[in-house]
Amino acid sequence: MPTTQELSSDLVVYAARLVRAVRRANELPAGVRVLSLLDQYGPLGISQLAATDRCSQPTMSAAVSQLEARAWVVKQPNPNDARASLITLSDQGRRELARVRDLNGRTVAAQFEAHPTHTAEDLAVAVAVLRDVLESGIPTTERGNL
Amino acid sequence: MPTTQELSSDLVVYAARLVRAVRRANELPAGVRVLSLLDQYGPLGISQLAATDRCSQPTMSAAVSQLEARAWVVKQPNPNDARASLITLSDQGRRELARVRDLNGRTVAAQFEAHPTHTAEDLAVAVAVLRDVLESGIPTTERGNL
DNA sequence: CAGATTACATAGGGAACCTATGTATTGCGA
DNA sequence: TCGCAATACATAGGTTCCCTATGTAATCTG
Repeated sequence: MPTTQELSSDLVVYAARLVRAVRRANELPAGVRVLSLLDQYGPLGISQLAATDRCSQPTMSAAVSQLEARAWVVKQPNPNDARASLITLSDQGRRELARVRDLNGRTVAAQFEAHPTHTAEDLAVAVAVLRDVLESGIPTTERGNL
Repeated sequence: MPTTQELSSDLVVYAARLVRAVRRANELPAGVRVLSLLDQYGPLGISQLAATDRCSQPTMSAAVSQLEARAWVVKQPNPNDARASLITLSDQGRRELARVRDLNGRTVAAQFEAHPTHTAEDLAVAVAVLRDVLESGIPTTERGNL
């Protein structure tokens, strides 16, 4: 039985491989994952989105611009704070999110179901593990540019 | 209970987030994952490495060059085929792999253990799910440039 | 032995992110 | 209330990762 540490390291390696494989298969802009954040949390500002997605603020600014150009999100000034924005998922964005989920879901689910050794609960466990590891908050750098 | 397809899509989103978070935390060259491949399978050629890692052959060529420059791998001509190479993990590479595993393992394992709801078996299940989904072979593109 | 295949290298470019820094607004203490 | 720190975001510039297209040399095949 491998140690927790070995397993954790493998988790990262496999995660990287999965991301690359799926991106290559489906050719989607990276920013689409922002759509799922907006779907989950409702309208948010740029910085909040960046923190939640664990990327830098400029990266999120660029991602949002892309999404806005495709009309998948709407960017409005925050009425309570003239510095801030409020990013909202549009109806088109919601449809796109459904499409992407279908696409990603198909590619992965197809492979997953080819493995009868794994149950749907196993998949749910895997997702929960990833989610919880992330939500605890992995430190970024010592500068802490959350 | 979410569907398999929804779970699959989430798996990809979380995987991407994990990779970014860990890379940012540890600042490692992407090529280090090749070390774990060599550790697992023994000496391999460039193309075999690329196929196993699900990246393109030029990408793997570059990664191997990086690793060779750091003396983490040795690149020798394949005695059975003058076209091919044999990439071997060096002792330094083995030490580096241990270091990286420790690093990745610490960052992830620390967060993981903060969640008493998950057992070590859960983590093992997550790793197995990722591995098996990958090893079945997600199609890359219709050109099939494996 | 000529043509197809295979293994790898090189060239060129695009996408995703990052740090550093600038600007405008807000909040706060003297 | 005034000046300064903090906050929210934009912009500039650059790095890393990864890909396609293509060239070269070696191997296989009819």
